[in-house]
Amino acid sequence: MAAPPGGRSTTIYDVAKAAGVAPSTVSRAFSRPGRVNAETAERIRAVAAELGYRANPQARALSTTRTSMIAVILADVTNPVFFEVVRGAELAAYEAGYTMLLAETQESAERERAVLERALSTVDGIVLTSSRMSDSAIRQIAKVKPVIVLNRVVTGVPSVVTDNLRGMRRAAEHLGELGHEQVCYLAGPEASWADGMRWRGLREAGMELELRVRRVGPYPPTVNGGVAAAAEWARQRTSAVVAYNDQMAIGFMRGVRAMGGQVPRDVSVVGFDNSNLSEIVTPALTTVASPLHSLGVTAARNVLAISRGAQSRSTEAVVLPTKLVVRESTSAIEA
Amino acid sequence: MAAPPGGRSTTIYDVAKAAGVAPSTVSRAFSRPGRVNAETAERIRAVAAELGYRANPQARALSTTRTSMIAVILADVTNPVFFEVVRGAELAAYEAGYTMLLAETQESAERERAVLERALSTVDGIVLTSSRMSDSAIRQIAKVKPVIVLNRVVTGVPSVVTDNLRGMRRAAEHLGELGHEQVCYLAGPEASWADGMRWRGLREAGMELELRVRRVGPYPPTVNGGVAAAAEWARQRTSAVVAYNDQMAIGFMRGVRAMGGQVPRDVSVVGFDNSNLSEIVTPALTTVASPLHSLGVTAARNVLAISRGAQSRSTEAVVLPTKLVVRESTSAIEA
DNA sequence: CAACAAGTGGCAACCGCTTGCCGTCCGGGT
DNA sequence: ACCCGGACGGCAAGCGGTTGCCACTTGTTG
Repeated sequence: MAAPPGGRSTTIYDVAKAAGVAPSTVSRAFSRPGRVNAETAERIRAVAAELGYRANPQARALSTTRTSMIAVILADVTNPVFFEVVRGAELAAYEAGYTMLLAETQESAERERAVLERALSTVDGIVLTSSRMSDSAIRQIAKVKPVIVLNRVVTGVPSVVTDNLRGMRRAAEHLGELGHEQVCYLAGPEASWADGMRWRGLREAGMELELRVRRVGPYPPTVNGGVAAAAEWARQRTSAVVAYNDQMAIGFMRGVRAMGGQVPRDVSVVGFDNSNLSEIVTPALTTVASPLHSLGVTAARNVLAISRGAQSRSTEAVVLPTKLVVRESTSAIEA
Repeated sequence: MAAPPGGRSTTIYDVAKAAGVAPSTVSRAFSRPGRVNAETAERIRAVAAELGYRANPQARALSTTRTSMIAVILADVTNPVFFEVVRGAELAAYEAGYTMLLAETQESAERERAVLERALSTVDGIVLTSSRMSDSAIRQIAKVKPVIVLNRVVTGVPSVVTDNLRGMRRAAEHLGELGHEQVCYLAGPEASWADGMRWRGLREAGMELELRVRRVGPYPPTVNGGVAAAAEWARQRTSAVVAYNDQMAIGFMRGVRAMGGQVPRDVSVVGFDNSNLSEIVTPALTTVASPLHSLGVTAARNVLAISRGAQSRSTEAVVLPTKLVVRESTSAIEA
């Protein structure tokens, strides 16, 4: 490839000169298929390749105000729940010719602001996976840029969520079938929309299925949170436990073991999410699988759709189905 | 904040007009501290805040050719080894006022090309965490943009790597101290630079410590790879095993258990990386901890330093120390 | 007291690409 | 032969900052 004059990289001007056409024609040859004569376009493309021309995204963005990037904001990169979400979002972005910008907020509202501030004018859309911000703050942002919230419902802002209700119902049914008559819910962060839904789902299913349901917590949605929950649970045991998420379930099992108990012999435990940890742990965790990957894909696709002007976007939440994955941490109650 | 005239967002021109100064002054007020009178600057900042002015990164990038973004390219977002790396990189980027762009290559060389192609002109620097590309291809890229390679050495391109040699030596010493006299290495991907170093480290340490060392593999660096390795290992058992990474070690343990064996009673196993899985699994995995977080931080910082013109950047690899984390998967050999 | 330097602010030319508008050329309809 | 519309290419005005250079003030200095 010919050396671009100066040290700069090749621009449409260089290509234009080399191909003997106007810069505008080069531009159109790339971004307006059909607008320019096929042969001319072909020649331009050839020259461009020859010169190693690569469009400058900044320049393009400057005039079109579209950057071909979306941002995914999450609280904690190391939280296994997000891996598949991120992967899904990246995949969808990639397929649409977009690039994904990833920012972590470290659970800090201030950092979330800072990060958003920085990304806002850089991207065409934003996926908020675990925002600490208030509904109104989110609505504010959504006014400026397309936003999709994940696993949370903010009126007026499109979102995609897990079907927590059905998921919990399945968990309850499963336990019911195994003969359990009481179940304890290990609550996650109170402020979390998902926690609210999950608890509600379990309680409602419990009513119908004649399962006595109680609740301990809230605890942090971590392994340690689960350990702590185990201690509280121990004061008034139930034969089955459903945790807010897998991490807590794992912590709970650890706690039970530390107290000399055994899962599932002494207590059946069900997690939520089906993160990569759930099958690694011993005993392998029975859990309600969140559609993590689809969550990511759908969120990314929708945010792109909006940014491309899908005005018809309903502001309704898209709810994605869960699936119960039965492993070793649950068993029938001793007769 | 006042509505920006038209639907557009506020620009320096709007601010300039409102503050009664020239656009250039507004620009300098923000990017050339000291260049403009303190009071004027203050007034401008006030007006800007009032109007909700936010600099357009694209426009800035267009003239400065600096985008304040770095790209981190990795093969697999769901590989726990990368979590801390990504987090470290993001942290370093954030602190430096940069934004991180994350792209996954799905282990596909073609996608890696595509992704790089796309990111190349968008970022100020690139961190390559697990490139499939050839050394020369990487050198090629490094000529165009600052690049840091992680856990691989490419002559002429700065890199930051784990001290595999010392790490393996520590693993060997640990096993030696426990009375083991033979150890089997479960090899990871042959093409991997890290695998080569780890194997070499173990072999060399074995020589010195009078440990008989053998090797099975290569296997994919996954849980399943580890399971497969267990089968091969079983044909000629050793009292201890060191795996290329944690995932394989976990798979190996699973394989052993499936064959009716027990860890560490029947065989001690040591992993590598200290990923988040290693303490979740049962028995908790003894492993050589890679400096995952520092790897990410250092890589990001260095790539930024280069992009800021640290010409003195030695092309020597920065090697970061490991640490042996002893858990439950290793034990003294029965006398 | 003139000459000069430092401190400030404005002007205008980019950075590279997009796009509305216009002119030319050409084939076809009448 | 004349007119008209479509296809195609060029012109030039942005998009929103940055920055070299110049001009004007002031304070300083010989």
